[in-house]
Amino acid sequence: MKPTLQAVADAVGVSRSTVSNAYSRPDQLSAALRERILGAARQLGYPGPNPTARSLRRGFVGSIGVLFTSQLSYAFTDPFAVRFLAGVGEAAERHGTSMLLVPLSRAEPDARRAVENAAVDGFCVYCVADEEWALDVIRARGLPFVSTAARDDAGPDEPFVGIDERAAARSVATHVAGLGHRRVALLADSVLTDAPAGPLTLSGVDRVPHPTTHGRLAGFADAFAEVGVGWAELTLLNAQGNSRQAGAAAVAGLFDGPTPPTAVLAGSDVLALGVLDALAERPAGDRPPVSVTGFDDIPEAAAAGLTTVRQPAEEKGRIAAKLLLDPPADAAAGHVLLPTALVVRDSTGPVPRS
Amino acid sequence: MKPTLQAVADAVGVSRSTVSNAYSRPDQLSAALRERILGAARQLGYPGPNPTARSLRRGFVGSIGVLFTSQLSYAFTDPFAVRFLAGVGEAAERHGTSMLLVPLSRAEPDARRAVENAAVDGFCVYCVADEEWALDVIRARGLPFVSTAARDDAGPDEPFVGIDERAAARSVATHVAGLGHRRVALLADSVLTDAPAGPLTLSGVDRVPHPTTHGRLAGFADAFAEVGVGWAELTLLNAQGNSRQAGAAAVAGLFDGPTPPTAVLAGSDVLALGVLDALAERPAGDRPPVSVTGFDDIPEAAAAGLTTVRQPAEEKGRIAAKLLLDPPADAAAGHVLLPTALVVRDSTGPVPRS
DNA sequence: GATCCAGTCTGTATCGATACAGAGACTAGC
DNA sequence: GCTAGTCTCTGTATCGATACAGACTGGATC
Repeated sequence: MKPTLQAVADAVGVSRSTVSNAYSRPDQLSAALRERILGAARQLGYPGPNPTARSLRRGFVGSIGVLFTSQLSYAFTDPFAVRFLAGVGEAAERHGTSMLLVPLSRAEPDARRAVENAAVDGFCVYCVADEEWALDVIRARGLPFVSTAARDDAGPDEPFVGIDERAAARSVATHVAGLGHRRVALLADSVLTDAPAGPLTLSGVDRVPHPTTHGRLAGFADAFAEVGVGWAELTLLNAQGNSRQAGAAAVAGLFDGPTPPTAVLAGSDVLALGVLDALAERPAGDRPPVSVTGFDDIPEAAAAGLTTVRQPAEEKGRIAAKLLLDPPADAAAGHVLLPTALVVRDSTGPVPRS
Repeated sequence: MKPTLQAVADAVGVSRSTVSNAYSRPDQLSAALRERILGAARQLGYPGPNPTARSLRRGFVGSIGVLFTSQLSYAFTDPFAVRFLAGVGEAAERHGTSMLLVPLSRAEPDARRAVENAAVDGFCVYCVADEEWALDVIRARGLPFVSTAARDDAGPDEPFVGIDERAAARSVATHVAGLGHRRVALLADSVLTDAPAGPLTLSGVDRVPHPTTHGRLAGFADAFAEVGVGWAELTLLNAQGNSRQAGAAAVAGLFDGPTPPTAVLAGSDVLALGVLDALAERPAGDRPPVSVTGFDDIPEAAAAGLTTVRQPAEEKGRIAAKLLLDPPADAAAGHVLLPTALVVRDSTGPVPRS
């Protein structure tokens, strides 16, 4: 069938090793013989060393995996994720490495197999929630990884690139609190696993399992605690998924009660845009002046005039990949905290006096 | 170091084969023994069969490659490409397959190696221009592939999913011609390899090497030929890359001559949006009423009111992946032509009377 | 009691390459 | 003329698994 390296060796009358060298270590044989070998290979239609066999023998693959919590298709729907991927891709490309996108479907056994079977040299773990098992699999495989979501049990020497979620969230919440808002709703994706969309009661923010969500909600709460608004007085809203639709669905009916919130702080821009969508759908006369904030500063946020927190998306990906591809000798250098910035736009304003 | 399958076998006191079966063919051994083996494996920290070794022996990898003409990072910059990828990802995910994004950097030797070394079972070839060598490598490797750009030498039995570029382009151009436009510029990415940005003279549309670009430009030309405007009377503009910036740069100075075009037909939405950007940047008094059209109908096109041709992006990716993952028995079914639709919005209007 | 069979498990060959030690040939140097 | 040192090339062991044919066991069948 397909010719192997052996076939080429036989055709030229040299050993397998020499043909291998012709491809992988040109300095190990004379230029003339090398030409003769490559010529014969071309003639036989030999496509070069089989990547799988080569990987097995060499011990590395030449590609890195990117792990997503949610479906693969989701990765391309969230603009922040896309920009992160672009960053990873850029660094990988510069390094001559491919990237394998590993879907983590809902069914754990399947997802587990996907991580176990991924032919990669390491993983960029984008936003793994309580899927601690995935990290266990990666560790068991002995593969390096870089995570982008702070986790409670993450050692300081575990490669990480991300932001101080709590402080960043606090900054935008402080802005909102400073505008006078006291009746406030916090909106996030998957506050609890499998919770329904809409209001949710939780004894404390520490009950939130997902570390990123926890950090952001805690930051929001910090700022309001400072102006005397306790956790129990805040309305907590759950969204089922990270999308505009989910954001809109989560605030359904929220503004129809007697004392509706005057501000909604969302854990991501897409959710916040969903809230704006929901507001825009109401008849013009019945549109409460709600302040809305997001998180990430995706391109659409600027167009929508959304107040948000900017975090460097491409750079996050770029650095994550770089940490993976050539790890710094100094372990501390493997822990990168990126800067964030509060971006104030039109979607927030002083609390109405009524 | 890392335990191998052999180590587990030794620990339990069974043969390698049996351990292998415990993972891959549970029906081949008793449930009790299987539990014992998996238990021992857990205890030893054995992460399951090595994916590379397994791939080598089994003869397939469990992932498909996606090939881009341009940089990997570009793939994430073009919304159409992102949606295509989302479609591929969705189908791959459903099939339990990962997707490998293969960068095709500028330097051909590197790019070639990337294709040769990609550990995949097949390729989705997205938009390969004159990089015929890539297809040669894929064929030499004996891997199946699906292409999305019509190529001249494509046999009818070569798996393909795409649109009738020429007819689709013609439809939008007919619309513009119907509005009375006769002084028209055609704008496309990489009309010729390495051409500078801006006006370009070409003896005929058949000189355009990139098949997609050729198809679209030819379609544009068809429509104008029908109303008596020949190829030589059309202004041809080259863009260096497929981005808003490239689109804006390509029309620099275009509207400052004595008889500027009244319409610009672009080969993609991003280029068209770039043209709109360039127009918006001019002082309000000096803004010629130019009709602009795009191609693809990306989400941003709707927001910008851009007249364009819609082609189903996700579906293109989904079908491409499906053709690759379970090829139809009937070769003719491997040639899919997707529908397109002219979408008229505000960016086109009747030619000004002045 | 011989035959057959299903259910389990083992052994050997194999997938397609690379690493590494070492064998010959050939030039240099003294 | 003999020892070193370079260049080339070869041979064998190995990477870590799976496929497949066959061996063994214990019961059902006639």
